[in-house]
Amino acid sequence: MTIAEIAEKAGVSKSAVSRYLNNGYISDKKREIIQKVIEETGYIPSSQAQTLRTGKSHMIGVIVPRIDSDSISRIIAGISEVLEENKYRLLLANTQNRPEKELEYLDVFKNGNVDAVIFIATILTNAHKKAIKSCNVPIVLLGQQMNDISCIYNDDFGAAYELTKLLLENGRDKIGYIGVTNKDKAAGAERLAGFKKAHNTNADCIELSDFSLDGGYNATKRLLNKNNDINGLFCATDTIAIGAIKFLKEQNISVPNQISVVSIGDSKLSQLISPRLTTAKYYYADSGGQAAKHIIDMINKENKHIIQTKFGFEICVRESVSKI
Amino acid sequence: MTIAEIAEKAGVSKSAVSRYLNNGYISDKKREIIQKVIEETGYIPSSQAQTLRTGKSHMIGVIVPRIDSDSISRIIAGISEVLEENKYRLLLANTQNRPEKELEYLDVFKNGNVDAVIFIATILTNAHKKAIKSCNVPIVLLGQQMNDISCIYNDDFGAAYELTKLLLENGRDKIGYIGVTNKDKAAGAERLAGFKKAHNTNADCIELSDFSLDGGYNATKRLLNKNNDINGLFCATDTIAIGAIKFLKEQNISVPNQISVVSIGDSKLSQLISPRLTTAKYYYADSGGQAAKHIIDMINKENKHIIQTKFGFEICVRESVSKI
DNA sequence: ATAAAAACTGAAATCGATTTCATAAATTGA
DNA sequence: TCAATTTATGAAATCGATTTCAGTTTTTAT
Repeated sequence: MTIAEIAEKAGVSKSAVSRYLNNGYISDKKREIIQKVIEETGYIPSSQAQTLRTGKSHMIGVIVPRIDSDSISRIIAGISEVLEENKYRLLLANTQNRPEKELEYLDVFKNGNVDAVIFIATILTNAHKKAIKSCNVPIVLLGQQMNDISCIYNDDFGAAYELTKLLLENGRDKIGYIGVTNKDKAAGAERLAGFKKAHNTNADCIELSDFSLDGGYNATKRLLNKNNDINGLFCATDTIAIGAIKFLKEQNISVPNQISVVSIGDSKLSQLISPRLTTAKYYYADSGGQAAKHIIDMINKENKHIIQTKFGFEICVRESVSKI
Repeated sequence: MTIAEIAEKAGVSKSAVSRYLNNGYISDKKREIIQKVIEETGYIPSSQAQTLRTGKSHMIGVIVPRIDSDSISRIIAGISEVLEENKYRLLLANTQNRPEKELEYLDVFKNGNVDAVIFIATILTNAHKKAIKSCNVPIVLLGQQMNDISCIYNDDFGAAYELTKLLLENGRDKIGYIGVTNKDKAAGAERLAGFKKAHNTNADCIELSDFSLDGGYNATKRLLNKNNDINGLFCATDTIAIGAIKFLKEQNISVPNQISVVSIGDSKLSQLISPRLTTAKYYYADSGGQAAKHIIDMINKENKHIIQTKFGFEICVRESVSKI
């Protein structure tokens, strides 16, 4: 079904049908007959033709490092809800943590396949920053802070600081840290800085891990090899903490008594493992929703002013921490 | 940048540039100069114009009941990987479990916005079946079986049967069942049927729940109220089982000794809670990948023959089950 | 050497919508 | 009443690509 066929059936011109669809001038007589024909035929305008003509695709490109992650899928749920409400579609680009794929999608998207881009970022290389800045559709960065670009991110520094203070208040004065690469500014550098501000530790209390459970497990093993007198442990993510606890349990080290553990994320898992994790809760779905709202504002109102929104957190005190 | 500008800069016709892009006849001389101009300008063809002209959008619509779910996000990861390899894009439609949204998206998609549809289905009403059958782009159903349509689904009956037999072999002869609505043929009816084939139980050993942890918790409470002598418990999903175990723990009922628990799903959580769950492992990512491959075959080869693929499962025996 | 086949080219039509433009009909105002 | 608005209309241009078509040049085969 094309607009021409509808026009033909209704005995009017294509322009009239188009006006009917877009609230232009149209007489009641024609409005009625066009409406009837469209109902009968179930006609839906070709969105590609509309896009070509109007330059608006009503699609938002969403670039994610991976989809099968608790936090990211919650962010996407938040994004998708707001987009749905506003009749936008979600074009999902899953990069499987490959930076070159991120650059590739940025390039594809900036060239006008989508009306705007939401980029859930992890590691921002110079190439990334360049690509982001040269993006000629609205873009918002989610989960990382960057200057001169709209960003929505979490208070990683503050969360790490507060969690570390909580450990200290519980008498934990020798605290180990298992973190991720500083290249990831949010989950790496910021969290480490927050930790260090609260607790002056020496380098051999710090271990690096990837984002996996096994990574947390192995890093904990290395940490305790170097350093067997810690009584507190800060993990940059819940998953790392769960790996850490797995190792500690195997070594018959009691959590929270011998070593209290905190982490960031408030994943579903954090409340289900034993002991339940003391974590900082982030507002994943909300931050996704906020990003979507902002990007739609940017599209609609030509409201290109840059926002920098730092989301807060909530410390959830559970059984993985105890007083010494 | 448009093809006309490239043609102008290169001193050739639009047709020549198009032929260069689509491996048509083109002399080496022109090929070189066009290549140079395209490299310099970073030109990327407008995909909406291509779509309009060729009728191929290279987009696959994926309809999901929700995105922030362990199993579904793994399915999507599998889909996305295969689509990515084949240069297809993923247009995500998240229906938040609202059937009317599923119908709406089916209607939008069938009308030619995408080249094909992958539908992760839960409850198939008659309206759904009608919409699916009248879909005039290739469609594959994921997670549910339906006649006359390509489907990829799991052996829910077999998995439930084997898990129940496992309970029986461990001396569990009074087994409760916590399931979901029969309207969900796969997770509801099929699993219950598999259970019943292995174990002849009476109606008051069966409770219904939704898919949530709290649902499992409450259903277990109701079940034990009616029926306090069960020694085995079958839960239709891991999440339900985790809720059930939460309740049992609170009542100081030992799992697995007093009541052994099995469930279906092999979620990440199932290995992390204590006791670790005995579950049937499904091949989520693989089934997603398979669906994507099949749908691409259908598009490319006009290979519209219907497939019905039933994926197997693997029973993972863990500590939530013990001999009586 | 010459006919036949293959390689190459650009102008113009096309995909399905929106929008501009020129113009006509209906309404308003003094 | 008649000029000035307002409302209504369809033909044609447009968005940016691909494809057909008609024709030219080059290569191949005999």
